[in-house]
Amino acid sequence: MPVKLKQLAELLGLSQTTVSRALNGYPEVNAKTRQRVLKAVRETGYRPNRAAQRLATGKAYSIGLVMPIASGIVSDIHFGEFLAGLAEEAVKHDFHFVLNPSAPEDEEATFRRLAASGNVDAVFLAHMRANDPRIAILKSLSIPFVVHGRSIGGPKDYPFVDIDNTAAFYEATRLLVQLGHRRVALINGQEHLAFAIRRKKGVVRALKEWGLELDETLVHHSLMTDEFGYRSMQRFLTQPHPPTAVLCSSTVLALGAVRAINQAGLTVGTDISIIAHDDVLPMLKPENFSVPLTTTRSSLRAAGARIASRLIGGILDRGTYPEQELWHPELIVRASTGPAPGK
Amino acid sequence: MPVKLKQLAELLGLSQTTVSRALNGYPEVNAKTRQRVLKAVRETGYRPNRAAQRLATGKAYSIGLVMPIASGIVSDIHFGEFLAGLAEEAVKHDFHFVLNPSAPEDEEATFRRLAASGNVDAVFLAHMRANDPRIAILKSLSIPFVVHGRSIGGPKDYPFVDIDNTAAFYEATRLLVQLGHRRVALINGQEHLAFAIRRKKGVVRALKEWGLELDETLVHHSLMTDEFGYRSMQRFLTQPHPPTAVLCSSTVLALGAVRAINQAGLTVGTDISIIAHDDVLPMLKPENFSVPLTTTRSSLRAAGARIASRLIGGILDRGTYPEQELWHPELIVRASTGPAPGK
DNA sequence: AGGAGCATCCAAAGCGCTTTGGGAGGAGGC
DNA sequence: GCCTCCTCCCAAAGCGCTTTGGATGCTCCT
Repeated sequence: MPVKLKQLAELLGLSQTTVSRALNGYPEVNAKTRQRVLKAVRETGYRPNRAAQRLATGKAYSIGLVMPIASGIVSDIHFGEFLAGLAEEAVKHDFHFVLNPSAPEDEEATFRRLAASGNVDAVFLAHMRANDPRIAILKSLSIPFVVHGRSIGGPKDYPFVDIDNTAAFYEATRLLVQLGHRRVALINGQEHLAFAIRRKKGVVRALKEWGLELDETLVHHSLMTDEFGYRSMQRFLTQPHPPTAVLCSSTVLALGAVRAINQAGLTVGTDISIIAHDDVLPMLKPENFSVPLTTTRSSLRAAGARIASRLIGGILDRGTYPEQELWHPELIVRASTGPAPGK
Repeated sequence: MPVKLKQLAELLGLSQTTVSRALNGYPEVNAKTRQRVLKAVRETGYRPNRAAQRLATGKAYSIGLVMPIASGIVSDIHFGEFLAGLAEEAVKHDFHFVLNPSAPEDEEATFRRLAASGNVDAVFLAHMRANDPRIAILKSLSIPFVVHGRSIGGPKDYPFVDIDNTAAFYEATRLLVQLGHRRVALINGQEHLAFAIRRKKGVVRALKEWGLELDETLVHHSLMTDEFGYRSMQRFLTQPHPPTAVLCSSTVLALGAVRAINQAGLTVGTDISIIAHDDVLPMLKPENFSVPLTTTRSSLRAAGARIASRLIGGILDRGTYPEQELWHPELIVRASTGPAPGK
């Protein structure tokens, strides 16, 4: 039987009120008393009973997750990695999850149910699309939320954590152009997703600054799997004017792309340069590629942890976080980028 | 404000006790009264407050999940699919999850923390290995659990849901042998995992019945990704005596294998036969392969739902379930299997 | 000296359920 | 007719926390 507040209070010769206040950081308790309480907590291993806290405070101490079950999203490697970060942080604070598998068309209803159920204090939202309607829905439900990513268009005043996709791909492209590449290809995520739109924008912008244009035949949108990376690259290479450089929206795509390149008898980094976005998947390290991969790097797991931390912080009203965070991926140059052939 | 038990009782002119008992299926309440109560519940939309139930019953109404973060497991497509099934069922019963990301070497400690925390009523266990020590640990912690899969060796009396991997691959192999194949290859999951061991055993057994042996150079163990399927197949095909048929432990592996086959200028189903195990991933349907794939089929999502259902049923002590379930995958013949060339 | 004002603590009332320990009333046995 | 035994229901006591609404001294000011 774990020790409870009452016993702790008796042990200390204090009232439950005071002990509770000491633990929850209320000001009306003497500093010395608070120290005594904290010491006793350490010694007895006291942990407040979450069920009781839930009942007393009306908080659920859990966060809601709409888990997309559309083909190939759940299953997406990237989702698992993000979830790991989210969960890692949540478990530290003894928060629960309510996982709601849902097809994209049911998401709105799912959010409503979730909000109405009172089972969660906050929800998290991802896979943003352009003009994503879900933001307005969540606002109207007045349940706290944090978005992973950003919509394009629509309301701007909502909390998010995102990476600067435009800048990342702008910088990557700039590097390629500086190296003399003129025909660069893009193997991107699905067309309707905001991050993909932004990455493409970054590429276009960089090329434009050099008076170049992005050839639409050199742009593919797909799920981010090995297989699609391979196919896209293969099609690029059989074009009359194949690219001398390619940007991939994930190292997973790059894996397939590299295979296609090798298979065509070309060498990565000399015949063709490649830059991928690295989500820091433990499974797929860019430095372990046969030719180490130049990448724009930003940890997906860290983003998950950060979002959890913000959601939880908001619920416990501890600390204040910036509403909107835009992380800047680092461009890390390895051997997969080199001067354009013939330059 | 949602309606609460007290109001419901007043409305009905009953005591809270009686209403509560009516709802929880206790015998000491008149059938007519129970009907009245249920009707009122329907009309008012009453839903018991989980936090209060938790406190009053001491149950957590949530299930624990140790989420493996080893390279390429979380990220594994198959994990997401399983989780979707688990969550789908859990959400129906208003159960929460406690997701504990954990490296394999920390799993024992994680289970201990989880059990001690009192935050979960039951846990689920997967990725079984031979002589898996985790079963004994969970038993000693005396927390209810259900295993997905089975260990090999060690204690036998624990609850599980598994598929008959040996039989599935035995039958698949038998079909190939009947079709005249003599050299069959196996692209399997990681060597230490129980399901992989069993599948191999099924293959060996079937071959043996025809006086054949499994050539160890035709067996590869790896993570079940596209990439590894491709590589394995490629290596098989460049052998002096390439196989005429290949078994894959997942359609994901088959995807890569098929690519390698095509690339070698061979045709699936005529030059080389292929059978894969189909977990029914929505993303990857065997009938959509360029040559529809013969498979052994068993839905991973259904297994997840079933395990959730058993865990939850056990917690609410509703109904009794068989302790051990061994599902038999169906062998579904499509176009990827044909007679051995030259027969 | 007499309050005002602050710092520090406490008793007790919930939060919304489950469960214990009866109690009333009717049926059945002698 | 009386007692026992069910059947069906209830009042009230928790479950372990948070929070409201004071109390109790003390300091400080005028």
